[in-house]
Amino acid sequence: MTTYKDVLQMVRRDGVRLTPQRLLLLSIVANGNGHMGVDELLGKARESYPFIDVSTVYRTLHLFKKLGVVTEVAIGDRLHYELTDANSRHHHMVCHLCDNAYDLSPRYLEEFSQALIAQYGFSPDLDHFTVSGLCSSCAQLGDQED
Amino acid sequence: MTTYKDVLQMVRRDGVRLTPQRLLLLSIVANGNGHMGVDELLGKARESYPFIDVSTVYRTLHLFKKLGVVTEVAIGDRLHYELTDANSRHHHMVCHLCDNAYDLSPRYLEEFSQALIAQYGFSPDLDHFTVSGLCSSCAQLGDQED
DNA sequence: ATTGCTGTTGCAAACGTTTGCAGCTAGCTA
DNA sequence: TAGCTAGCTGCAAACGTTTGCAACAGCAAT
Repeated sequence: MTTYKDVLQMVRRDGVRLTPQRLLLLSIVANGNGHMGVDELLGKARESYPFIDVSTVYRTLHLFKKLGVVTEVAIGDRLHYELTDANSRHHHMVCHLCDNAYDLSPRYLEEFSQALIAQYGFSPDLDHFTVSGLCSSCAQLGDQED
Repeated sequence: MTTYKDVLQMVRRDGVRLTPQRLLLLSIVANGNGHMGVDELLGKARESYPFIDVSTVYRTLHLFKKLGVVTEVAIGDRLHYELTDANSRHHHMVCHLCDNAYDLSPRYLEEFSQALIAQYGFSPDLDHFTVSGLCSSCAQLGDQED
């Protein structure tokens, strides 16, 4: 079980300040289950503090991402955010038809990652790795239509 | 050698029309070397036809992408476009520091792709596959600074 | 060549996201 | 506790991208 208090120490670094807005957003991300979009985050934040601005939400999410507190997931053409959980690390597969996001075990990326480093000297940023494609449900629906 | 005339037959399908704007953009993508951003495309298009609108450029690129004529590459947080070349298929590695894009042979993705299909029934869309990370040049610069 | 249908264009407005700035405040220091 | 300073906020304006719409034009049929 991870509460947002566990990551406060991650935030307060290099003069980064713990403002009420940041604590609020952190608690929303931590207590919501799964990734959330910016509008969703903003809506929930305004339930507690109606004066918060969209720009604060964006800036806070970018900060949290840089600090490793949240992980960014591209869903369709919007970015979603979820609490980074070191105990259940995973990547994402997003279906470009239904926009559902499925967890992907890091296992399948290890070999790929090693090959890139060895062949190209390129270190892939797998913490924010998302692969888009067609999920099995949508593939089945497509088969029926043809 | 691929000229834009080779793909005209790909375009004229399902009532899709060959307008001067589309031919112009196609020639620019085909004659430019490597991927180009929207503003670059728009600028070059306006050299020949100053009245073309940004929205036409976006709509045309989306159409070309759907038809498979161009391939979309995410560079930084902007999308770039290049002519799809069946003879030298490749994916992209984009460095998040210098924003350079490097070609990646499809070879390294085959195994990964097979694993996703077998384990999750998820068919990755590798035609538009881009992995971000840190390139060797930027990694070396980083080492020197520490 | 003319007509008609339908896809496409340019414009303008809307959307989601980013940025500059002046005022505010977290958190250090005494 | 009070004061200072660097970092943060809300606002408003800007940016890049998308969308609705009326006028236009490709192209197939006549």
